[in-house]
Amino acid sequence: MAKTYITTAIPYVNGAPHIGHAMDYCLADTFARYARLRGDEVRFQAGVDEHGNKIFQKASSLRIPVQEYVNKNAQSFKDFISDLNVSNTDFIRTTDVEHVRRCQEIWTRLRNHIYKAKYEGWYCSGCERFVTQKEHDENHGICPDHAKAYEKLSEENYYLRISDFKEQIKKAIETNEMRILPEFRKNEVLALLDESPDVSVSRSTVQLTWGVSVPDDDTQVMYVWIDALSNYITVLGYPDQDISAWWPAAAQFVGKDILRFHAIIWPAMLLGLGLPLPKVILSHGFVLANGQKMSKTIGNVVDPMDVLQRHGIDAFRYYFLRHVDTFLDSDFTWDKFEESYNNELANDLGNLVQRLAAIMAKNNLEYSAEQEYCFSGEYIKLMDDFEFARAFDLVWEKVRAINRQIDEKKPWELAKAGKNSELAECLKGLVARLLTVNYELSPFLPNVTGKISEIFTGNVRPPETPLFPKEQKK
RNA sequence: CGCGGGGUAGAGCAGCCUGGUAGCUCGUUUGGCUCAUAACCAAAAGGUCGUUGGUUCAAAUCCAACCCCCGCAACCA
Repeated sequence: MAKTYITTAIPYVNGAPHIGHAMDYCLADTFARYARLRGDEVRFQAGVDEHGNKIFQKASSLRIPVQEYVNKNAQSFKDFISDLNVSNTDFIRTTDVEHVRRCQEIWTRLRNHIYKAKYEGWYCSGCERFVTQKEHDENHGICPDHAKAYEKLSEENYYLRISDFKEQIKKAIETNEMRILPEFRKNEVLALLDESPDVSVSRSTVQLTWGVSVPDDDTQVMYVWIDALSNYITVLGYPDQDISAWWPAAAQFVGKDILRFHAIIWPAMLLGLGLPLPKVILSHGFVLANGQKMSKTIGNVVDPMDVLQRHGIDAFRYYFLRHVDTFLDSDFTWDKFEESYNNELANDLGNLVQRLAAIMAKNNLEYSAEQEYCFSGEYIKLMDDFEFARAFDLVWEKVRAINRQIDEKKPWELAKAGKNSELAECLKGLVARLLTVNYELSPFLPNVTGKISEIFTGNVRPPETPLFPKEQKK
C-alpha cells in the first residue's frame, strides 16, 4: 500500500481561525480523502505555530500566562478543524515538548550551515521590530504608527546560509523534482531564489523570549523559521524515528504569501539535514471579499464560523472547493454563497436525491449496490494535478446529466402504466449512476455523500428532512 | 523599465501553450414536464474577446507597443 504524507500550513495562533485557514484545510483534506479512496495509506498533519513576540504580548495584554493563552487558541483551531470535518491524522503544536527537543536537535544538525553575524538596521521601539531601508525611506524615517523616529540598532544573530543550497534548490524546482504549483509561481520563486540572502534564524533574548532556546547559547532564541518549518518532520518523529516511509511529503499545502519560505528556506533546511525535498508545494490564492483583501481595518472580514452556521459543513466545503479557484484569488460574497447553495446543492443535488428516493419509496423498491465504485480517468487526471475546482465541475456535470436522464426516461409514466419491472430496472440504473457520482463527490463532501449512500441502501426512503433545506419564503 | 496575476455576453469564469464558424454556469425571456426541495428539462436573446499595429489564407489564440485593475516586495492563508 502506497504511503502518502500531506501537510497544511500551521497557523500563527494570535487570533481566531479565518477563512484562509479553512481554504488550506479544505484543499488538503480533499486530497487526503481522494488518496485514501485511491488505496493509499495517508498521514495528514495539521497544527499550530505558538511562539513569538506577538503571542507573548497578546497574552500579557490579556493578563494571562502565555502557555494558557496558547492552549486556549490551539484548542480553538482543533475545534475548527473538526468542524470542517478535516481528516487529519496528526496535530502538532510548536510548544509540544517533543517538538521543542527535536527542533533543537535539528538546529544542532544544521550547525555547519549556521553562522553568527551582526545585523544592523532601522528599528522602531514602538513596534519592537526592524524595518527595511525601503520602509524607513517611505516613512521618511518616522514610524507612522508611533510617530517616533526609527533608531539605528545592531544585533548579533544566527544566520542560515541559504547560499549553500541555492543551486540544488534551483535545480530541484526547474526539473520539477520539487514541483511548485501553480506553474506560474515557479518563475516567481526562481527569481526570488536568486536574490535570497542568508536568513536570520534567531533573536536575542532581549528581544524575544517566547520561543525555543538555541542549543548551547542561552542569549539567543530561535526565530520562527527553524521552529515552525521543522514541524512537518518533527510530527513524524524526526530525528528520533526513521521517517523515510512518509517523507518526502506527497504535497504540502500553503498560502501564496508563505510560498517563498516553503520553497526556499524549508528546502535549504531539508538539504542541510540530508533529507529529500517534498514532491509538491501547492500554493493557493486568497479569498477576497468583494474583490478586496479581507482586513480588520477595512472591516470586511467574513468569519468562517458564520458561513459554517449558515448552511452547515457541506455547503461550506462546496463553496470553497468549487467556487473558489484553487490557485488564484477568488471572491467570497454572501450572495454567491446563497446562490450556489440554492441552485446547485439544493436544486441540482438535493432535489435529485429527493426525486429518485421518493419515486422508489412510492413503489416500495429496494436498492443494493452491486458494483465496485471507481474514479473516472478524467477525474483522476484532474485530482492528481490538484485541479480540485475543475474536478468538481466535472462531477457536477454528471449530477446534472442524471437529472436530464430522469426527464428523458420518464419513470413516472412507467409507474402509471404499471410496468413495474421496467420501472425497477430504470430506477436501478439511475441510482447506480447517482452512486457512482456520489463516490467521486465524497472527497469533497464527506458528510452528505455518506447520507446519500445510506438513503440508497436497502429500503429506499427519502430523508426525513431535505439534504439541503431552503429557507421558507416569506 | 522591481516581480507576478488579470482585462472574453448583465455577473463569475473556460478557451490562449498545440491559430481554423466564440463556450460554460448564474441571471433574463419563452416553452415543456409534473417523480421532486415553486424543484427538473428544452429553446432564445445577449459579446467589435482592454487598445493600436504586425505575422498569416485565417488571430481571443502568435509577435510588438500601449492603457486599465489587482496582488507581492522577511513572516496576515
